[in-house]
Amino acid sequence: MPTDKLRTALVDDHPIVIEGLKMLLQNEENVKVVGGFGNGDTFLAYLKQNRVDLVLLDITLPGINGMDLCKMIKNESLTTIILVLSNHTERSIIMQTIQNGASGYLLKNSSVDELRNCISEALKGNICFSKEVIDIISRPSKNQLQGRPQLTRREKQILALLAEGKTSQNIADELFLSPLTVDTHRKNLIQKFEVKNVAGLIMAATQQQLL
Amino acid sequence: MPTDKLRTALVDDHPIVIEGLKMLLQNEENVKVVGGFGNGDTFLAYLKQNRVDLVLLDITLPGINGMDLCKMIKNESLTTIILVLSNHTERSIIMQTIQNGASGYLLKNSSVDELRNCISEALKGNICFSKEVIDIISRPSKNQLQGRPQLTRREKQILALLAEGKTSQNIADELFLSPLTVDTHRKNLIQKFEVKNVAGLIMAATQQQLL
DNA sequence: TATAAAATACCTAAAAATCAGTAGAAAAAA
DNA sequence: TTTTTTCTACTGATTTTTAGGTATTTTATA
Repeated sequence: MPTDKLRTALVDDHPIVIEGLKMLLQNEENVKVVGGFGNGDTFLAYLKQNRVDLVLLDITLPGINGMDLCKMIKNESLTTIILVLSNHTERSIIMQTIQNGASGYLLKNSSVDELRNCISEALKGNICFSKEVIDIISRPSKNQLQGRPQLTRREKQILALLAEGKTSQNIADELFLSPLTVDTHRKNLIQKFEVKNVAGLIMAATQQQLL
Repeated sequence: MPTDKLRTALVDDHPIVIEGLKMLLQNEENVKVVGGFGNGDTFLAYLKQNRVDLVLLDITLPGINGMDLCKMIKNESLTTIILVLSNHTERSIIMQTIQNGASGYLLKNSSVDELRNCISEALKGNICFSKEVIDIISRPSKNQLQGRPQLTRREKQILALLAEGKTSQNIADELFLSPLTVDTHRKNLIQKFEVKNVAGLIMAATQQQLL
């Protein structure tokens, strides 16, 4: 644990949010706000020249978005801890920020306590979410709710091969089937997923995590 | 917080693991192991008849796999807290267990301390990972590492429409372009992603989270 | 063992996609 | 203001997919 205060940066395109966070963090004894930035580029430029221990990040930003920014920050400075503070409630966004290196995700209406708690958890190397975010993550997604088609073994197999970009002929050769049979399975898949072609099929299947 | 001990179930197809966990948890004052199960079906049957507060789950199971089992458990008993204890180190698997309702994911070589800590975090409603798992989550995935193609604005736009299952003609109509132009973009996309057709394209693009 | 579900295979014809190029205009970057 | 990139559009030939179906054989399941 560093004896110094945490050199903390705020990245948000709303000056009011920046000011508000500054006020809130003022009282934290182990935090020192070293800057507020309205977009990713100016922050990255700062990061190249200065040490930053902690950054509170918004997702919606002019130019580079917060998700991509996470990756770039980690690329520049692996030790900088990222907490995302956003209003986005889509699970995919939350997941991706974490995959891109963030140590936590809070909604902007989180309490100061939650923020404080997440900072301390993140410092310990943990990943931390605010309560509402945990609800979002745990709640089944729309894609999963909408009845997913029941696939047979063969269909799953052929679906996987289609996803690899193989033609009916390729697949037929591989599975020792007639290409016409493969066509039939392909047709049934397209029907089951209620899509128009293989492109839509692959898309629907990945969304339902069948690939 | 319940004054009773946590009614805890273990689901793993290795009897040795079950026994080991029983031994470890024996000393925990707030935990009472109510059963060990070798597969998902027998556990679900038990869950229908008995209250279970906590379940430690393996991913690799005969029959229903652990990821799907998470959903079924939550479906049956929303209050049952699920911790996954597995050897799988693929990020997609970790992510999906969480999306399916698990409150934490630990590798089997985790320390008892970590397990104890995760249990208490999970009880508080938090999501908790063991150290190695956090590393896996934060580490950029293979898919993301391998040079992702640089797409132009038009290409991204057409890629998205292709993913919806639209034909070149559809897209051309929508964007007021010649279908031949759309064909060119499509061709360039296929080249950039080094795939053979649109199916492979959609697959590659989703893997690199471009869709 | 009936019965249902899955897997196999075929037909015809139209629609769409892919390959392998070229090339001018517009926009963005140096 | 060059230079480069992106966007646009085309030719022509070939391959593949898609949309209607039908129909027999296996394999599970009741």
